[in-house]
Amino acid sequence: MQIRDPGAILKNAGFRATKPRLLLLELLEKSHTPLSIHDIVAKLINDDIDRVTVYRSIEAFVRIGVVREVDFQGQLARYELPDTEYDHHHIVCTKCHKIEDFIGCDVERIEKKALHQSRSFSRISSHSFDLYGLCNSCA
Amino acid sequence: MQIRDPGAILKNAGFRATKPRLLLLELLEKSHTPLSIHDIVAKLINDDIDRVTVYRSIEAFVRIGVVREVDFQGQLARYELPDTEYDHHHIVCTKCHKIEDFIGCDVERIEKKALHQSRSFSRISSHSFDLYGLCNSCA
DNA sequence: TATCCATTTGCAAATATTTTGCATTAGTAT
DNA sequence: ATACTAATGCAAAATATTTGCAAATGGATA
Repeated sequence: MQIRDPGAILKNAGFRATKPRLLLLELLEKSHTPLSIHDIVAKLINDDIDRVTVYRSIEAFVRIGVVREVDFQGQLARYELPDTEYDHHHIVCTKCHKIEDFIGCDVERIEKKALHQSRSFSRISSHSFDLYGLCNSCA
Repeated sequence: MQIRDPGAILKNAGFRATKPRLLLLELLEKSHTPLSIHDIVAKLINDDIDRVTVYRSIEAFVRIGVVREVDFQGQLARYELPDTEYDHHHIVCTKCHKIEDFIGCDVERIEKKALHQSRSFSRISSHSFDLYGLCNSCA
């Protein structure tokens, strides 16, 4: 897995390398699962980063694609850094909310099928795919 | 497309056939796209159905699977009746939020792949799959 | 049909989440 | 070092969701 440098990400995206944004990207970089705003605020509160700053930074990051938003059923939105190599997705436990990754969702194939059926779309820019079930501990 | 009878749905699920719940299911039955709580409340306000009733009914319906929750990026949750025949999913315009359906997401195949990779899950109970892009009008 | 009981509802209020306005701070280019 | 603008923090507003509780009502039973 490639390590992404928060400073470089910000610079490339045309953002300033501020302390809040650097810390936010470092947090996402280190996390093994996508984090909710709540999670992020809880971590960054120690560094005196304001909740509003988190909202605004995430919004900006998602808008230009530096961060990916993930929406699980019945939960608040979560955020993670986009894949550099393999396009990964998530299996989520409907009871304990444990999250595990998997790769290989066969998008190209399905995009093609979908576009073939579509009257209003000619190009797909992104996708989401999530699996739900009880994890072995909860089952 | 099979027509589903709200009264029967409620009875089968062990719920009472109350006016608010019948109207809510009729609304979803007639809608061509998944509806947000906001959408639903806006419609049912004419029948003096309270916002809280909508929240509670939807919660109960989703919990037992009578209604399916759909979560698009950057939007509030939406709700629709589950498929009776083909498992359909959505293509969403990232600009105007237009929603179109497509079928054929090849779940079985991908579930198999995912479970093979998984250490913590042995069975998948549901999935979500959404495509995003600019619709022809917005592009 | 009348009665009973548990579910469901509506209203009020609490809580949680997200957005906005604005003055101040602080990157970064020159 | 200076200047310019993006970005931040704080307060407050706006939205969205949940909770408590008394009253209403569906539907089973007598």
